[in-house]
Amino acid sequence: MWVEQSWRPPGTLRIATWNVNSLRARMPRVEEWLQYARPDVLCMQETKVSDAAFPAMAFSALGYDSAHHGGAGRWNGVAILSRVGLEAVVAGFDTDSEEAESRFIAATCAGVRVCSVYVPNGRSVGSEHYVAKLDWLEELRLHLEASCDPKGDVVVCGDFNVAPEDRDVWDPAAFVGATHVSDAERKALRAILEWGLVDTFREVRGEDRLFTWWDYRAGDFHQHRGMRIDLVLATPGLAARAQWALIDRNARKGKLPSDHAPLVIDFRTDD
DNA sequence: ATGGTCGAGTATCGA
Repeated sequence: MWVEQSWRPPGTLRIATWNVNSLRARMPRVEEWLQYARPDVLCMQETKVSDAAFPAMAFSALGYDSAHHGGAGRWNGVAILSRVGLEAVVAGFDTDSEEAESRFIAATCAGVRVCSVYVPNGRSVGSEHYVAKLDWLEELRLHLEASCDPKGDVVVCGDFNVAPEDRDVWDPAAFVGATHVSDAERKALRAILEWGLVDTFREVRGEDRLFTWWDYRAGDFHQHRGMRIDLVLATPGLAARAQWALIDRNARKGKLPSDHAPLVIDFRTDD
C-alpha cells in the first residue's frame, strides 16, 4: 500500500516523472496522486494545454510551485512542479524555431537541475518522424553538454519513447523492426548517458519487464504487455544516492487513467 | 479476426 511506501526518512528528495496524456483529462487523477505520493518534484509530459490554460493555481493549493512550456497547446507540453523551490526556469532549447514543439523545460529545485523532457515519437523506423526523433535526442545531448555539468546534481526525467534494453519490453520478438527499440534510438540514448547520466531505476531495481507504459487497447495493461520508456536519468553523484524506486501501477488502473504510470525515485540528501 | 482505445476536436489523426 502507498501509505507505507509513501513514508520516507528525513533527508530524502522524491523526484517523479509522469506522462499524463492531457492535463485537462487527467487533472483529478494528478491531484489525487500528488496528495498521496507527495513527490518533492514532479515532471509531467504531454500536458496538451496552452500556458494560459495550465492550472497553476490548483497546484499551488496543493503546495507546489510550477513551470509549464505549452506553446501551441494541442499536443506535447511539459511541466515541472516543485514544493522544494523552483528557480532559473528555461523553456525549450536555444535552437528552437518559432514552430518548435514544447518538449523541454528545466528548473533548479533544492539545488538539483531538473529537466522534464518529452522525446518525439518516431512512429515508424526510417520515417521523417523517426529522423526527427534522433535529431531531437542529439539536440538534448548538445543542450546538456552546453548548459550542465555532469559533476553537479542534474536529473533528466521524462518520456524518452525508447526502451533502453530488450528486457524493458514485454516481448522483444514483437518489436523486431519497430520503433522504440532500434539500434539508432538506443545509441542516441546511450550517447546522452555517456555524457554523464545514469538510469536510476536500474540502480535500485534489477528485474526484467517492469514497464511504465501500456497501450490502452486489447487489455495490454492487464496482460502485462508494456514498455519501460519513462526514465529518471541522474548524474553519477546524485544517482549514487538513489535509494528507492517505484513504478506506480495503481495510477494506471481505475477511472480515466493515463496510458503511462508515474515513476518515482527517492534520493538521499544527507551525505 | 492482423483488430483493439484513448484524447484531441467533431473528421480523422496521433500515440
